Amino acid sequence: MAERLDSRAADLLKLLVERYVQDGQPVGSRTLARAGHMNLSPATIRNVMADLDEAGFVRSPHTSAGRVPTQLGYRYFIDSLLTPEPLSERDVQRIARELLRHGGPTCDLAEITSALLSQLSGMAAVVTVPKRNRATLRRIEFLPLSERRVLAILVVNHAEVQNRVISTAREYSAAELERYANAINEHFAGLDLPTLRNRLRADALAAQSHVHQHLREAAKVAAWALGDDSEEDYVLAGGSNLLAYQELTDVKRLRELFEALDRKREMLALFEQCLQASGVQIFIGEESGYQVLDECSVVTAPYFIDGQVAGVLGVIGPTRMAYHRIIPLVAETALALATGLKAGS
Amino acid sequence: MAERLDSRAADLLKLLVERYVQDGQPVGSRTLARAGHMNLSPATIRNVMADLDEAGFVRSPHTSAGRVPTQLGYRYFIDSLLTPEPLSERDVQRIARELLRHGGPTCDLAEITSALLSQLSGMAAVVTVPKRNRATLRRIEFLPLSERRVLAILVVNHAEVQNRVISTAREYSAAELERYANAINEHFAGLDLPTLRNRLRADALAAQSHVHQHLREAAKVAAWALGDDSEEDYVLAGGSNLLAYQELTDVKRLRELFEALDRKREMLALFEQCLQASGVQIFIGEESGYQVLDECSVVTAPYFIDGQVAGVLGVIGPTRMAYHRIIPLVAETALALATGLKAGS
DNA sequence: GCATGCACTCGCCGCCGCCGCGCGCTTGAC
DNA sequence: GTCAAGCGCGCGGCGGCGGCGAGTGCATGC
Repeated sequence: MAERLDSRAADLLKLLVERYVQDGQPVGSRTLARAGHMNLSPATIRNVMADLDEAGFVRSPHTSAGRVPTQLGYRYFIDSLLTPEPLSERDVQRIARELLRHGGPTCDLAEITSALLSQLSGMAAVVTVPKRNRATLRRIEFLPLSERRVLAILVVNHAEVQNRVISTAREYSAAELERYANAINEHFAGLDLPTLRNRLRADALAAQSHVHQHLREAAKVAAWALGDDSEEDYVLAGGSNLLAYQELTDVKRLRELFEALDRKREMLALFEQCLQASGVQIFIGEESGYQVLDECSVVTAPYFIDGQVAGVLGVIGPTRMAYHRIIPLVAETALALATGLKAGS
Repeated sequence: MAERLDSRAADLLKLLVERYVQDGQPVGSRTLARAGHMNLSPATIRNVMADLDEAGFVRSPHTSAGRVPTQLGYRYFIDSLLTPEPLSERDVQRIARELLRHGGPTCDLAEITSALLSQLSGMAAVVTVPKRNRATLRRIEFLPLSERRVLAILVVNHAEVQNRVISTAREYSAAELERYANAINEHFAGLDLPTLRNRLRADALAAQSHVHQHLREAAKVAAWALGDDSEEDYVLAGGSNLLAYQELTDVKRLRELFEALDRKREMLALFEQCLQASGVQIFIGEESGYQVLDECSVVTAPYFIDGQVAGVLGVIGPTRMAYHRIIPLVAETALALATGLKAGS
């Protein structure tokens, strides 16, 4: 199937995909003959199309309709034929501006990014928020609530605040909690959460002497606060954009898609695959392995903090999307987000 | 128009609405004759229907189709005829359980509530998150970021954490910021934000003497941190549920609806009206005043914290919804949310 | 006041024939 | 061998037609 196309067939396939992406209607030989500057007659083009059809790159929806790219056709187009269209200066600047303006917590930034991405792409956009496991502690704070409940506030990474209510085994006073927080801040600030957890466990065992009593207690409280919740999450924006595409008109399927996006679990598995990729990755239709994404493509790119992969962003749209615009858009946004995160520190 | 219906007409209207809500198809005189236990012939019922038609409570989509309730019909039904169906014990317990399990911050609780509400109703659900203006400060904390940027962490109400990055006029050291935070925590904890803002302003003017210098500085920083951002917000869940109703099949209109829900601004204006209401409030179709909600109804109820109205929750669905189930559901959830918020303290 | 019977009006659905597009095939030129 | 021209054909889309069933309005009778 990884068949190599001769240059004329490739040119025509490229033309066909571009045309189909633009109009959304099966492309006939006449149209290609006129659109291409290669001075071929429709008849000749029909011959080429027959070859492409046989090879699985295009198909006609029915006898005597034009041709439409198949999944394989899109794949070949993207891998070998696509000429990306650089983002307009306006868009580049807009991305930079929006992402730099807010130095806020990562969660907000993810929302802003996905909103921006969905606007610029005209499709649905997704930004995963980084796993907590990859975060480094900057500061911790405890506040007593009612009896055996304590509010823990964590500042991680640069300016990201997380908080959670923990249930403790016994009651702690405000002063006591403050002491523990201070102890942790003093000893452990700058560590990333997993190693922090390990260190706390180790220290709690070692610190048997009486003077270190409070360190042991601190470790106990912190253990609750830092408890492993490595569940990743993502932010979706512009889902309503998908309603505008006539190829996604089947309300039933659309509903399934939205529900899958709401459930998040399965989708996260897909995005996690993209963490490995070094750059833009594209799933065309069923390539993603998810039924609900049948007629959709997903274009993703990982983004980085301090050279470390932090999360994934991407857009979801109909298979017939303007890849030549979308791919640079996603790539650029991933880049800008990384610098936005850095600037927010 | 506030015409009083005689008891037979009322009974028939009630029957018709119930039937139509159930099946979604125009209800004919035969159906009503068989469904009602009043032993009337279809012809008699036709006469009554003609009256109801004339009075504007029902209409036929076309000659020789059954009748369908109008907006006015729904209104009369809800105001005077409806027999609410108490929630099942299971549902009541489920609501209580889900809302009490999480003692987390309000923002999370709003998400949980809306998810729950959308699940139980099978429609879209909305929960506004309380205005910051109504919050009382529990604790404040400052962390220096890069040069003239400071991360402010506010704990308000019971266990709710807010944070924002502020840009300051000059650079502050960590120690300095800590002093200010302490000063504020000491003097002003327990105040609600608006009065806190006023007090800070007054004190800053009064404290001219040198000893109070740091209080003045503290006020300055805090002013940035507490800056008025009274923009209310809400959480939407279960939007995809709306795709399941055949009366909301027009993709174009659906898109407009989703976009309006995304924009939030207009919708918030609607919800703010509901803050005044003492209990469940219902907007049928155009009653809301919003084009996009043409074929939808909105059922809302305010919820309270410590006896003070805090926000609004509600569901959005097709005009043809099972009001007798939805109204108690919304009422109950509002109640449960209030106690959930209290328990989370 | 209510029931019976009848004519009438629509919307829904399947049927049919027309139209036009775009293909495959054949043939012929270079 | 490569390509263009011409021809017949197959098929989806569209609009008009007619039968059907549901449910109404009206006249009439108890």
